[in-house]
Amino acid sequence: MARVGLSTERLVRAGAELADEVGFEQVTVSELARRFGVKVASLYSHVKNSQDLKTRIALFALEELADLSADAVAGRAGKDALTAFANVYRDYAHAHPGRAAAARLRLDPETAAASAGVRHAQMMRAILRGYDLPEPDQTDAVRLLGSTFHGYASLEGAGGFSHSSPDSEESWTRILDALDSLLRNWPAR
Amino acid sequence: MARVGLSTERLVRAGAELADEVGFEQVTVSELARRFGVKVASLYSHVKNSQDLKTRIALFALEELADLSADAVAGRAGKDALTAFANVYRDYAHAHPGRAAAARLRLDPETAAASAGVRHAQMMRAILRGYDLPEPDQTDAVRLLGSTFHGYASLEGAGGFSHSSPDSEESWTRILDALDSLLRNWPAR
DNA sequence: TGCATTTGCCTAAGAGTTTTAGGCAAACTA
DNA sequence: TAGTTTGCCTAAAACTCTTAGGCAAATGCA
Repeated sequence: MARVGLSTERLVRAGAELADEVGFEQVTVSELARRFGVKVASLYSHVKNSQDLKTRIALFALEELADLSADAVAGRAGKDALTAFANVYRDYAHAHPGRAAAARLRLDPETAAASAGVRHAQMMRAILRGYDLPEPDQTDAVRLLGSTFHGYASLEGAGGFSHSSPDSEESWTRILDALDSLLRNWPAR
Repeated sequence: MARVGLSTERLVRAGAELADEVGFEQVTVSELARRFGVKVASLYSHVKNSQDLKTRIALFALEELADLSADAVAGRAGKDALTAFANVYRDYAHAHPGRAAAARLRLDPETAAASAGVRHAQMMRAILRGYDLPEPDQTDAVRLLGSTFHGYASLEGAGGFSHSSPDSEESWTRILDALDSLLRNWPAR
């Protein structure tokens, strides 16, 4: 029988592409097998089960996103760094809606702790150094930024901001302005 | 054959409870039938299909949430109104994680336009009247608030903020302080 | 009250996804 | 070149979703 050359790696990559095409929810072991022209059972040598596949796609997306962010942020500081970071996030969600949804998958604590999610948090902390926040406030700010970027991408992906003015692009820019302003004038406890 | 007294209403309610117990993703026509001690096919007289069921649960949650918010906001203004509104959202996500997830379901545009989601937006606009923002900025602010609340509840539900200090409760309060401050000092275009 | 209609839940059945177990041949390895 | 590993296969069971058609309980009407 002709060997197709499956591997966990290739399955995850193809799964990510599939997610972008049909939505992360619709990613299925069967569909993936179909795309490789292979029987479903064959995938189970490379992936534990359906949940495992999805988790791997999520981890892949988080990694990819962290790499892009790190590149974008390098050599920048302050608002420049903030917008670069935020735009990577949003651009990624536009270019790869399925992977972005995957990156929002609920991971169990250990998996999450070992994921590139921690790099994201570290980068945000690095960006916040340009704003000079005292320690406990820094964590609050990281959470605010994470929530906002995450939430915006999610709502925008769900079509929440289409069909009304101002267009989403402009709101996004304005929101980044507002967040920058907020970080520069963070209220005292 | 004993009639159980199914109805779309009861199915949706039970579906919402099921979602809170096992997660919105795990809500299934089969499981719901099992809970009613009824054959699966019987549900199809009351609900078009699985997607229809989920959409109805989402609409139900949005409605419930809008009712709670309206109550909470009534008679309040400014920061008072803002925190009341935001807390309803977060408390709801804690008490009913499945319904909260349902409320984040992607709806098609017409369904969304007819949903209680528009009441949410209107309430946010009403709250913003206390902050005196010029018109285009108001929309930006609504989107910022929506994204942040949405994102925070989502990340918190995914366990993103557990196991690190300050605890999530405190960050939430501080974030509301910060957003209030931001709205009072909204940067000019 | 008796009859017709509607309605609620049923059985049957087909299609799709997930997962496990065991087999055969191709590809490495010595 | 023989032995081992590995990759993909077939088979089969369990589950979910969905449609079609049937019977009996509930309801409405004379």
